[in-house]
Amino acid sequence: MPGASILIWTQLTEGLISALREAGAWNDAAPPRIELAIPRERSHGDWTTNVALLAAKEAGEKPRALAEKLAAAFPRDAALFESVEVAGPGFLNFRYAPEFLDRLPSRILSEGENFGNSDAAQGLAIQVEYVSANPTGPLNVVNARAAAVGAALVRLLRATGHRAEGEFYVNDAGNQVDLLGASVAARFAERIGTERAFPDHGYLGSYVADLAAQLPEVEARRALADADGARWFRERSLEKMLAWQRSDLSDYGAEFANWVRESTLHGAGDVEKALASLEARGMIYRAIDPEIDCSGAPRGPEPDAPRDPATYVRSGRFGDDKDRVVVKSNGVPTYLLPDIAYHRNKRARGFRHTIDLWGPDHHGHILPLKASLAALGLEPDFLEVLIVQQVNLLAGGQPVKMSKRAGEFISLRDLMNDVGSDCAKFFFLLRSTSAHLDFDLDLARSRNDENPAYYVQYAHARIASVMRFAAGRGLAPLDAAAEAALDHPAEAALARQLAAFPEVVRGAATAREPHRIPAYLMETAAELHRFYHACRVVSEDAPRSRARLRLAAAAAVALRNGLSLMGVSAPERMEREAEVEA
RNA sequence: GCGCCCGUAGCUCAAUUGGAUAGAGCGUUAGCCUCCGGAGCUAAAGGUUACAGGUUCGAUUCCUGUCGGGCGCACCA
Repeated sequence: MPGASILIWTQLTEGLISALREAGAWNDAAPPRIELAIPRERSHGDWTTNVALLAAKEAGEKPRALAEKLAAAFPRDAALFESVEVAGPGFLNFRYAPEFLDRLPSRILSEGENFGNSDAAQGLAIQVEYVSANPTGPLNVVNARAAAVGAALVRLLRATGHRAEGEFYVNDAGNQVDLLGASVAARFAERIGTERAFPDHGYLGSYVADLAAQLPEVEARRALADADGARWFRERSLEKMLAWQRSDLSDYGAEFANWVRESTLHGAGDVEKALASLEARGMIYRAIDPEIDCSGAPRGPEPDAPRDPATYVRSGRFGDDKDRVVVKSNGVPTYLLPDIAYHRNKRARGFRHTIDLWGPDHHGHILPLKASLAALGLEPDFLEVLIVQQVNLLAGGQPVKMSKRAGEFISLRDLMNDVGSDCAKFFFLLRSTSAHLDFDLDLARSRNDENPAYYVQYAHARIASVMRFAAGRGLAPLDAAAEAALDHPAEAALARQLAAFPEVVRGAATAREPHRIPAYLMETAAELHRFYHACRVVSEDAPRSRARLRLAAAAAVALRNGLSLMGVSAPERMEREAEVEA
């Protein structure tokens, strides 16, 4: 049970349940919701709960009166809390005992890389599907954002006791890959001086020519001459594109346990099975128009010729605006059917829950897919979709012009080469996933104090430097000498900040909000710097030096673990811009 | 016409699932290095949380409406 010793949340919850029982405010049928938080206002204690406010009505008491009862009945652990106070309209505020904070650094050091972890989820199998870009071009900046967020989510979920895996879904069955193959074939023909028309809506990016240039020439010439050669170009281009994406993501630090190809679902008959399963549940019908349609979309002009009937899924019964076509009148499935089959497949592989990260242009698909999965009988909470909002790249204060159609855009690889992957990830994780992000390339490029990414790393490097200095004086943080009290306000403030880390990790994981981690780390770095300025660490007073070293080392653990959740390195040393140029 | 995301300090964004006096960074202003890394610290200025109602002990958060920005609304994926 790593980290559980400091997961005060559990202890508080259990204590409050016991106090609620004793106060007669516990109802087994409808237990009051217990919300615990770390108040931003210090004077409100180190932990706070509003449970008395929430439970008062049910218990038939005034909030403050109930709060008084709960404070009296709360099981006291003098080594953890020195006081439980009633405040305001009925808040309960808990205050750490000084000795808890004194001992905290040693406990954090012994937990090491496990500090911050908990087993709250008890091994729930959960999957995070992210990036899942079409294999028809380099990864773009939204993919880069999704990669940072998805990888961070997997780490956060693991840190909170989930069995979490990353997965990449490869859309290799659609006609876009045909188009890629045809585009590459045309570029190859161009390269060897043969005539071959470039396909309509073909991929125009320079990477297409790069792909063509890397083909084995003899085989490619043969395929070009062959009537069935399109398939060769298609397969070659697909594999090469996938290999590029794979290595880019790997270099970026985004790991995937599985790469699942849409083509394998077709090959294994999963798509037909999904359809059959829907049909067996009476969720399929054939018609010209959907039976349910409340979408409010403007009706197009009536087609001249009567259409043949298509196959619909009854998604409209499960919250969708309308029933959706799963097989077109020409017998070809729409995108929705393989998507349903894919998610059915995920569930069959034992995942109890899946989190899909989709791009901003896909939010219209959430409802149809969710409703279809409900029609299939999957648990309503099986699929959770997070939209990774768009990224606006700025340079010189102006939006960077990009043309997806012409294949001219900044890729993940460009971004890594330009600002570095640590910096890119830090910037992407700094903002909430659902909000549009302005990515200032000039700021990300800068290696000075204007760049927020370095602030946290610098705090870590600074601690490492103090450690080196102390080691030169024969001092180490793990010396088993008697623990001196932390009596300076800046020491206590830093220790309090460190105590909050497991709760921040827990909250970030449950809310699916990785941005809470960098926010916490920036606060922690600020506390560290304040402590550093207020308290000389290495002094003539050896016991005090050791206590402060322990505190600083514990702060380094929190910073390192937090950065690690983000996939960002925690350097032991950093060089300033001026030094780099010198 | 309908749906989704968003609207918070000059700029970029937070605000612990409805909590107490709305906070950071950048920018601006004024200070702090004989001393463990100044990529740092301290302080000041900056707000009717787009607007109008509603729900309640309590609203940036939830509901309704209006305005503004972005993205979607196919038998394309």
